[in-house]
Amino acid sequence: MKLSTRGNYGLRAVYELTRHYGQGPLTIRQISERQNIPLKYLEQLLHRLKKSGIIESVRGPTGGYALADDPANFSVGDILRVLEGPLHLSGCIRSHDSDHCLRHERCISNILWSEIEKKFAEVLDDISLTDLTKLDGNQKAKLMIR
Amino acid sequence: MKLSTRGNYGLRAVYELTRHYGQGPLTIRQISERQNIPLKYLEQLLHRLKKSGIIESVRGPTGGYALADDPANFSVGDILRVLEGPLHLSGCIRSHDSDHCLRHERCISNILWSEIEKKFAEVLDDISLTDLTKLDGNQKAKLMIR
DNA sequence: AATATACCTGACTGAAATAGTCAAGTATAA
DNA sequence: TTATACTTGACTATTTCAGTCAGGTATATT
Repeated sequence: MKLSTRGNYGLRAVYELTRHYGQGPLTIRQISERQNIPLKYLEQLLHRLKKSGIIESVRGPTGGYALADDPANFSVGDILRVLEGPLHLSGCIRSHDSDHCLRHERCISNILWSEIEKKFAEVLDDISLTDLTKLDGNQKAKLMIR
Repeated sequence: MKLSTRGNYGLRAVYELTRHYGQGPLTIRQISERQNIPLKYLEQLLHRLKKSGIIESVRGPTGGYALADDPANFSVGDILRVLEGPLHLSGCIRSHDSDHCLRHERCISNILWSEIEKKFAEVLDDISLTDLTKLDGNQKAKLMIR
């Protein structure tokens, strides 16, 4: 059970955009260098984030990427859903609405996983991008007491 | 971001053992048939669960597998940690103690992920195997109000 | 003692996802 | 015009997953 690098990289990229919010766009190269992310790989991630409306791009020289809205309005969950797909942990192996599922009261999967997914989503959606900038140094207390 | 079938299958297997707790061992075949899990694949999962002390085996005819302790003493997290590896979502891509990490105050990964992992673990460890047997029918309320 | 039934072990494999790379575009501010 | 940016799609090596296969060892029953 682990996240791919996409979520990790993407979150770090968005973190840079959050720090730079309101100060114009950052280029892919700048983000790549500051967070040590392979440039061409980062392109893919930023494209997906743009398509989903989390970031905007400005073309041409002096262009780059910027958050599409205030950092406080985006959560860690928003970013991960875009890059990692839905937070769907696991479900019934068989198709959800099959007769087998309905007849078989022993199949515990659906109820259990949907409950767990719900709680996981709560955790991730409770952390905003603004919160990330408060993780530096000793200020991480804010996140911990929740 | 998704769990493998191992966690799903394994949890369903343990669920059968929980229902049968105190009534002697269940054979691999019985578990396999009741939860529709490939028999030889199930063997692997049960072996890992045994090695980690969650279940016990009895050899010979009339033998099989049984929980090693009261179901209330095991959590969903215990099972998943064995079958899915540690709930380690992601960390710094680079080695944890490298100079790079220490010098680079922009690296947000470690603090963030460790906090999220901690909360995920709380969710999973808060659900005991006994709770699973209460998921049937309308009795799922117990899990939901937590 | 034989044997059927169980557990135990390791090697193997097809399919899919990851983690990137490579090449060639299109748009636009200077 | 052109340098710099974003955009798109195809490609690939590696790893993990999900499951199979073949055989081995232990033991309660007969």
